[in-house]
Amino acid sequence: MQQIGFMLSTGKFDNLRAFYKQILPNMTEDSWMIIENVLHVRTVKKGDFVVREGNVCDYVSFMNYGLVSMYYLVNGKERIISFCNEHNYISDYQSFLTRNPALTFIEALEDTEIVDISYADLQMLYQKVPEANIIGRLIAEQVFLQMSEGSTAEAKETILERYTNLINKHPWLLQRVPQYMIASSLGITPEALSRIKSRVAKQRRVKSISGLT
Amino acid sequence: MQQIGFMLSTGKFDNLRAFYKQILPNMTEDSWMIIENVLHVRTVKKGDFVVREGNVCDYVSFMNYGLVSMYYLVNGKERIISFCNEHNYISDYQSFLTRNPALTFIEALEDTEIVDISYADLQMLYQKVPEANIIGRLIAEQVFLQMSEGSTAEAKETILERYTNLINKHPWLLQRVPQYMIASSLGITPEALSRIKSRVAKQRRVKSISGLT
DNA sequence: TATAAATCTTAACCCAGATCAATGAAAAAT
DNA sequence: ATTTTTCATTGATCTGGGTTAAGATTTATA
Repeated sequence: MQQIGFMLSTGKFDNLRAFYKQILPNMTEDSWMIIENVLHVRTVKKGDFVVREGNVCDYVSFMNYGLVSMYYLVNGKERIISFCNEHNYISDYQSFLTRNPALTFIEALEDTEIVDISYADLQMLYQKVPEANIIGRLIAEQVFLQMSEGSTAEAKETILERYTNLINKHPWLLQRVPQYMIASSLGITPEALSRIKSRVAKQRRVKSISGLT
Repeated sequence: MQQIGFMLSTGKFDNLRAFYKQILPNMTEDSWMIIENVLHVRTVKKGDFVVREGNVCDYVSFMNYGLVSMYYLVNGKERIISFCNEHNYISDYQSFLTRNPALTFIEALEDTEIVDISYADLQMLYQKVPEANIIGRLIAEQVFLQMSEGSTAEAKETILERYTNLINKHPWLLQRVPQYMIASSLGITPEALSRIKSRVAKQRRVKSISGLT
């Protein structure tokens, strides 16, 4: 029976703990224990869902490993909002905060392991662990900044710029995600992305022939 | 001289205080006094700026009265992100949090009065006033939800739907903001919005002639 | 009230990306 | 190794909104 205790401390929470220690270097061991007690590990097989449209998203989840996409379904078609890989938070935070049904799907693109904290437990932590409010604030700020960067890019950059920036910033996307999903995350069809890329390739060829490179 | 003290308590902070009391019914008078000491009132004339692109946004501001628009400048043209009127928070929160230069302008569309709290003072409050972390968290959450609603609408609704929803939700916009700004906030030109509206009007006429209404 | 300035509407033309369809290439499954 | 399935590319055509430009209407100001 004690073995369960040992199993729980085999490191499933290590990533998250490191994350918190970085934010709050002087969080007490007591506080951490209270937090650890409400954490739950969940594994999600490739193709399964972390969140489904229509259900209230009851968790904020820390990605231990794996990869997920978050998307809307618009006229039966996926419109990807973002990808999320290991060591980041994932949640339909809008649904989580408002307690309204999620408008998104969060789907595992690879076998994925996450650490859940439920809405109720988080509210409890806000009451019992003073540091939790700081963590909650920082999560909200971080989630805001992520979304904010997305809209800034959408407003100020051309699709080509957004594509190259995306790839430069997250080179692993090319290895782990098919191009049609990247297109979707840019808000265009795979055909359009293909054409944009070939246009660039053509221009480069012309330039180098005319000796401009 | 004491009169200044009296002048400061003529109610410039009443709106904000009510706002906080609503969030934290049992905040102590002491905590409030510490907060009140770092608040500063600022008036902004119509046409002047609360935030300019290129400057770090150093304040989160509560709108006492007035109306502002927040926008990007893209190829010399305004792309409005949002409007904000009395009794809401306004800030380039991205710049505020990251301490990077703002990418936006926040411009007063009417004579406006705001209550500023500076970044440094807010960090101080996070240290000294426990409740401040809750307020900070709730502000971050609220700002996130606002932006989040915006992107959801952009992804899931047609422009016409977004227009009618916008007007239904904020009817005062029609009175206080020219249509070309509303168009900009929908991401289209004034010409396009005009066309869309006349298309709808025409369809309605056809329907009522053929007796469908 | 008259005049100027700002705003809204309408029309003609253009273009980036959508849609539909066909072909190839690559990966997975058998 | 061979057959499927999935994914990427390319072409043809369509379309919503952009652009430009001209009036019309409203609002502001003398």
